[in-house]
Amino acid sequence: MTSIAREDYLKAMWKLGSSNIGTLELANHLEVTPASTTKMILKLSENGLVHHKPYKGASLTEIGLKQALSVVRRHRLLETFLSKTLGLSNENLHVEAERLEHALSKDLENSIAEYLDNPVRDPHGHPIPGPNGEIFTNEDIVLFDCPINSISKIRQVPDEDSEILLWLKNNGINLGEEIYIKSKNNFDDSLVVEINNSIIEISSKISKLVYVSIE
Amino acid sequence: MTSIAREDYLKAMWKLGSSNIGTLELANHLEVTPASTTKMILKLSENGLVHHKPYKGASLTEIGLKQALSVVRRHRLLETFLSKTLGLSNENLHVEAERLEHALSKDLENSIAEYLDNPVRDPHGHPIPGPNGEIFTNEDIVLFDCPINSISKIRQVPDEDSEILLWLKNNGINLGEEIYIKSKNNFDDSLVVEINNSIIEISSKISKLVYVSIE
DNA sequence: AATAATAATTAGCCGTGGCTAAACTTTATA
DNA sequence: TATAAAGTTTAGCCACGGCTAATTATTATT
Repeated sequence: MTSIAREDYLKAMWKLGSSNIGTLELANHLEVTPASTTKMILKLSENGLVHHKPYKGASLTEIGLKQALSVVRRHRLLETFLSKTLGLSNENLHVEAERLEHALSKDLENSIAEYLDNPVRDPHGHPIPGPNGEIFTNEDIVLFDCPINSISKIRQVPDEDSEILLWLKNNGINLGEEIYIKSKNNFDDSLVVEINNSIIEISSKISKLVYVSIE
Repeated sequence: MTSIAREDYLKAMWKLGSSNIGTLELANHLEVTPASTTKMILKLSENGLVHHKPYKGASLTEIGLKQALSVVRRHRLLETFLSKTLGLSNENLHVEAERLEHALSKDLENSIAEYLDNPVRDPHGHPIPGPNGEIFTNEDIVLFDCPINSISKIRQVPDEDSEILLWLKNNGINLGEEIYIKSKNNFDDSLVVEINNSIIEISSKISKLVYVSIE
């Protein structure tokens, strides 16, 4: 009754977050056709994992949410584990965890969590849900929304796109680093920031993916 | 074209070893019906992974063998990795590796191998095939075949049955241990041995699963 | 308000990998 | 050697999770 495909749908829905997820949106995210998506939504709905109003949208039920968070937990624990043991670089973690997350038993999940001292953040700074789906509400805000002239600390970087991660790394934008927002270019909403004693520009696309906290 | 099921069939065939594997034998090993097995054998045969003479039996081709050994390599590397990092006990390793082996990418396999310094044996003493399927020919012999009055060292214990593993552990039959064969009971072929300063009996079932080397 | 565009669903197909029941080979036994 | 038993294969079914093409709902636009 659980399967890789189902877990992928639940996780994707969690990522899309909204309470009215469109079929097309979900289909694009999973790189399948809308027809396949409708079919799966109906099945998940029958199983009580999602709410579905035809032609209106879908959302996770309590149970669906819990299962989605369980997948996210496995994913992020695996990233943390592989990073710590093998020293895999951030750009490669996601892809590996993506494959392994579906094959991780509850026992092994527990062993790994214990081995890592029950971490609350993964190597990209993302919160790791607890064993029962508890996830801390995030104080972090998106870099894009930071006021001019503020100093903040990098808290989360995206995990899926290895090219973006490489660019961030090459520009010294790493977790824990302090970043000073000098100005925003109105023509394209890019930011001019100072980090690590150098001044760089960050596109709005990127600045919406990086989370920071202001002390 | 590769899938979990296919990998399971190839691995099972490798384990059964013989060059004339019966459909029933394979089916029992995989806990599926003979009909399903025939079907899969036909498909694998079409893909050049197994030889098949109808009503006579099946065996792995060169390519099939290589793929089977690749699965075995992943399995045994994972067991070694989980044992080293998480300290999982021998009885639990097999089941976890069994699930993960199909989700291990070539890259991650390489990382793990490197991290472990390219080990040649897993925690049960089983040889780990190399990246291209090279596997050392085993000098170890089955405990059952050891001459009376010989002293040998435990080299391999089975990995699938956690109850057997627990029994072995409880009786001090661990890798590297010296074992002295005192006598064999003719009525049931069990062995009377001395190990760890205590004298125990080992059933033929078990003594055929434990491998030793004689110095 | 009618129509065009977009989104969502349904219908029907396909391959995979299971299953049962029936048919067919091979091997063992009387 | 004829027959029974055991092993193997075939036929036909099913659920899963994809797909395309056609249909139906909703939303935007004229």
